[in-house]
Amino acid sequence: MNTINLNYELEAQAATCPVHVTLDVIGGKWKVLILYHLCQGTQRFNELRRLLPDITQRMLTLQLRELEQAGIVHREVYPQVPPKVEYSLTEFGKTLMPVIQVMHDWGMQYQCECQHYKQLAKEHS
Amino acid sequence: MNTINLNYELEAQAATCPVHVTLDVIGGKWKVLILYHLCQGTQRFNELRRLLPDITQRMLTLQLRELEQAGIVHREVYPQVPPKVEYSLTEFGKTLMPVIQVMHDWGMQYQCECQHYKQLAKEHS
DNA sequence: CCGCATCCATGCCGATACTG
DNA sequence: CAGTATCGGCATGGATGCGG
Repeated sequence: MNTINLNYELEAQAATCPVHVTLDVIGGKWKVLILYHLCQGTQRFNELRRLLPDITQRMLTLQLRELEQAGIVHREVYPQVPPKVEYSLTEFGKTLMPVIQVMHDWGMQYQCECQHYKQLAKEHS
Repeated sequence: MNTINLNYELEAQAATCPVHVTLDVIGGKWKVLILYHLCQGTQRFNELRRLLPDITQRMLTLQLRELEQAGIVHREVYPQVPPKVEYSLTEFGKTLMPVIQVMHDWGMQYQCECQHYKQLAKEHS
């Protein structure tokens, strides 16, 4: 996927589907949550760890790297001891804020419904 | 995760984080793409397969089940030969349409930037 | 034909320990 | 403090078979 593919028109349509483009950037398991916290401003590595209690150090590193490569996140290393690394949204990354905002708003509004259905699912299992 | 947890205030905060609630519902690898196509209207199982060339039959089944349990998708079985099953958004599921819409719009607008950064990443590897 | 279930391979993700 | 290394489990994917 996502490789140049001249032969398959159908797959090309899927590759350029706008939703697919967005998912490629924020589709990881943790990326939206990381971005949500970076929307509040610059954060250090361990601040993000504290904000995301369930993420492992390894995954946080990996997901931040991917966001960095996608041009969404800026990584600022301060050459000092103890080391200090700060993460922030790039200008391009800030264009994602409406997306995060909408997801935040929906979760806020429909939290109860979600829990209701989750409860039903549990009972049926 | 997502179990009732009276002891850990920090995790409770994470569990009720609105973004987290949304991700619980649409967080699968394929759910957003499925919902995007269901936004266009009712679809039969194999129509969805055609719209999502890269998904396996198995995964489509599983993800549709999860969306059904979450109250997002309605599954209508017609008892006839050949069999026919239609999937559509429930009223609750339709509340997600703005979320999908925003992701669609962002992908549309920033497709070029994304490909640019992807290209850079490829060269550096 | 259409939808679903089962078996199995693979690669992603998590837990833990270790390094500069 | 901010990573890296290694190993193991689980989600994902492919192939195949089943029932209507």
